[in-house]
Amino acid sequence: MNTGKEVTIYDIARLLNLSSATVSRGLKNHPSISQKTKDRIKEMAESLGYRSNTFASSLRLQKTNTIGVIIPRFNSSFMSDVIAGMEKVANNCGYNLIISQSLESEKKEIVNAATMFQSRVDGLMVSLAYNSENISHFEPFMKKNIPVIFFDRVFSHEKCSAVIIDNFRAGYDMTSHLISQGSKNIFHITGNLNRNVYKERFEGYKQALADNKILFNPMNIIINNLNMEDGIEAAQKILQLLKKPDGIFVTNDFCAASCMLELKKNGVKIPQEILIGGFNNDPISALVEPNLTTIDYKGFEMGEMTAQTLINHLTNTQNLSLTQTIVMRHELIIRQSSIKQ
Amino acid sequence: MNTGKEVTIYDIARLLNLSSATVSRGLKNHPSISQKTKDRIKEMAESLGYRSNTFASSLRLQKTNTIGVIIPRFNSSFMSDVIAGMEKVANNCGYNLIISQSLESEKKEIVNAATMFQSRVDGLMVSLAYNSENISHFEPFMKKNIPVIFFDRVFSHEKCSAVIIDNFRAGYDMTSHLISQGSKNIFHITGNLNRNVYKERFEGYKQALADNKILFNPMNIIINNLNMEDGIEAAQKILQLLKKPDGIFVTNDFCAASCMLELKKNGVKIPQEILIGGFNNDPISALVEPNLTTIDYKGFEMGEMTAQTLINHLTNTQNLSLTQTIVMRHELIIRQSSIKQ
DNA sequence: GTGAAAGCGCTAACAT
DNA sequence: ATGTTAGCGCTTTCAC
Repeated sequence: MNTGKEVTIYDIARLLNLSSATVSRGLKNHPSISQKTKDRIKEMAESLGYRSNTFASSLRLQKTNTIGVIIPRFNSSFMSDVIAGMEKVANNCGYNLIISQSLESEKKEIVNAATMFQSRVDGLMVSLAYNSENISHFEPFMKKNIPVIFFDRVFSHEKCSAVIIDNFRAGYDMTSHLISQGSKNIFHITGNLNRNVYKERFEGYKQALADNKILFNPMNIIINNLNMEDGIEAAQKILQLLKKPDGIFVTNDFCAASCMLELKKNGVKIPQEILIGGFNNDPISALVEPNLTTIDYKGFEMGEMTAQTLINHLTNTQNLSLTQTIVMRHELIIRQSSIKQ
Repeated sequence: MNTGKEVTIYDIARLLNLSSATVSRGLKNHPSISQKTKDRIKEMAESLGYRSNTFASSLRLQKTNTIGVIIPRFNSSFMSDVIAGMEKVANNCGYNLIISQSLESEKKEIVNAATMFQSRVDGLMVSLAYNSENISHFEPFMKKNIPVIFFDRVFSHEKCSAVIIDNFRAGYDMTSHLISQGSKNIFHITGNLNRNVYKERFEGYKQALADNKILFNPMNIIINNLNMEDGIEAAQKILQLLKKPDGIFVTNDFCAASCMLELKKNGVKIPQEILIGGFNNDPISALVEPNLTTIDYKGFEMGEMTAQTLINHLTNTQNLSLTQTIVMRHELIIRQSSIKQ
């Protein structure tokens, strides 16, 4: 291997007195090439440090073997797991991933989508930004029949599959649990209700209240961005109330943790006075005190499932089933923050 | 825009009675094309839903405008920031990023590097996996004069630039701080000493001890993977000691937090009995109790700096300066975990 | 079992 | 200011 020009199949062909066609076939294990020739070709390729030119190949084949991924942020162990699961499946199937983060901004998401489109990905996997109002930026893909699949933060669309958990059920589970531990006046701190995940957890929350004959109080809902600062702010709001809640269901562990901490700082005893539940089973939930009750779901498996579904769609041309919703399991993890003393 | 064939510059050329060359130039704002023609070309391109074929372009130009990034994991806010900084600079300069995570495994890092090489990235930015023993997997890049730049977890190499913080100084700062607060018997929990970051922080720790006439005790060093479980394990080790430390410097906030929690669970008062310092200023450091003293450094800026340095190298052909080490600022953030009561 | 040749879409050197 | 043309490296149809 030297610093100079790239080695091409022509170089290999010339050195072996073969045609480029034969070399191309040989490298791809084409059945009509004799084993002996294949061996010679591969050996020569190896010794010259040949690497296939994917651009030429993509150009020729009109196919990139690349899948795009757009996620809100690279900053949670959940997302790290999701991506790891996707990478595993993609690599097994001969696909590469192009990953970008929207930083929770619809504007950036639109730019990212355009870049992916421009990069001619064969398919796209998306978890939506916090404030994305619609998904018209994915229309170009759909128009060209480039499959788009959503996961976790999804958007219902007739042409898109989705991989999710049962957020309604998860919200219901958490709320029921808090009620079972004695909470009667439960606050719900959550995100933009346009996002399926928050909307459905909210519905689950309401249903659990109803099923336990607790009147839903709209004043008990706090909508914010679920950041750490938002948790602190929410706590301050709660501290100023005459009638404080006896339970809080926050749809994000980080926000739950910061909220809990701020309440504690101001003398509120957790869980004696207020029970708290979070969401996501982020490592932080096991590090704050008291340990945070939360909802766990498996990022790695969600990533695998999403990638596998997309790739199946890509390879099975017959499979034209447009919409398909896959629901993965979640689990309520009960820790000290929600156990009535 | 329709579902059918892709629009090419030939389509545009035909419809406008121009040559493909003119269209190509027009789309690239070549100076020798009249403004009027450019406008017509761009308008037509727009209305046809034209998208440039990057493969054809890369094939022709022998340049991909793509930069590879290999990081240990996508799971910290630090890494999320680093990538965001890189993306910002890269996009401004017309480059795309291909990002992959080694999951802290040298084996996966080697595979990732091979994929990047195969993808013909124009350059590579790397933060090494926990256990990477050498960097021979990046040799192919260097042989082809594809610049490789390391950041944070770096490897000294004559042909590679690096963007880091002064880890020696940071380790020194933290240790001195603990000493200034009264610690005399300080444990150091850290990672693989082959990694520059851990090695140098360790050296800084030792130097601070020396400067304060404290004898270095090799028994005070615990080497592990700096995971949450490792923090717990380290705490258990410490709990069994007859002579417990009065200070602990952990080179990772997560590990520090879990270690602290485990100590507290077993009745150790923090910071009254043991002072603790972490590293990275992860959000968790502000959520655990007591809040964790730590070292802050700016991921976003490190990402910007790394990308900018690489791109400068890529564009300024004259700039052959091979090795260049850029040191970014860090800051000691003092919180309750290390303040003597 | 192997080869010849065309073409994927773009760019740039060289014309005009 | 615009056009002609060759070629980047690969794949595949058609021929032998």
